[in-house]
Amino acid sequence: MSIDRRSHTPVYRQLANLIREGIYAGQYVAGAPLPSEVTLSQEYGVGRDAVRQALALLRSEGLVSTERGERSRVRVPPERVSVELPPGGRAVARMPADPERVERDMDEGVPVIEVHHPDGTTEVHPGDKTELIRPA
Amino acid sequence: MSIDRRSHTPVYRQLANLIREGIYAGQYVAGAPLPSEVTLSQEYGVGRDAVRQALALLRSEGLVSTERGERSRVRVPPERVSVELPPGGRAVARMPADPERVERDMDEGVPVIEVHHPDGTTEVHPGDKTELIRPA
DNA sequence: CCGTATTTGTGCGTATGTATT
DNA sequence: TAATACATACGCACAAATACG
Repeated sequence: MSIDRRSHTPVYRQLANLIREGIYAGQYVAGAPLPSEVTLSQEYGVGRDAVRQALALLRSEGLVSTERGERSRVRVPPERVSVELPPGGRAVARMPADPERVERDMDEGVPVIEVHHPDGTTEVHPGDKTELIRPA
Repeated sequence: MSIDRRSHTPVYRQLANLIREGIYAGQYVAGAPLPSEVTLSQEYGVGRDAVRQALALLRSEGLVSTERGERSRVRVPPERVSVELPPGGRAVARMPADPERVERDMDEGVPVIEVHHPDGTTEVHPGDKTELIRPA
């Protein structure tokens, strides 16, 4: 499997697919750093811009995280804490605005869960560390 | 309010904040197109690249949607359909992978809600059109 | 129906800044 | 200190899709 220049699918999306499959297949281990952007661009024969777009796409999916000066890492799914949806309660999922995401110290590509109680109060939980439950 | 070059906050993030506030304030109407990328770059005195990064950020938040050849539009929040979280059921929220998102015909910046039933089956719902409920 | 203009998408190049190693 | 690596920012060119006369 490699990059097809004649495909209508953009190079960066093809590359993202390849890396994503590599993550699913265990070729890229959770918690371990990916090759550097320059290395990836050489290995796959694409421009660095395509690599950066691919990584940005994977970040927006919550699959990898990137910090300045370090190579991107495969994200390790954190433990989930169970939160009960109360009787008469409602819950929705949405993406946080950037300032809110930074404020809550959340990674990119992670949604928030809003739990609305019957009394009108609302709780916001990070989507990657939360599991909504309803007791049997 | 405008772009501060001396700020440590990147230009594209400042611009995203300005546009986001403009959306919240009603300056940019839901469903209506934003100014074109070139127009925005001229109005705010920044490069087109900064504009595109700002719009990409807003897309990842589900605030705007962009289609080729058209100006970006302020997303209109769709109606939500209520889905009951069954007794003994669990639910999590996550971002769909790009192919999955395309397959489900979902906009960028929209999470999915996975409802796991006690019998082991799973339903996947689009996060922008779904509201999880538990009857009182 | 057909060109033309507009607009976004992609790709590449260059330079500089900032953080880590 | 130096090297490496990612982040930001600007520019240009062309492709592809849409909108419009």
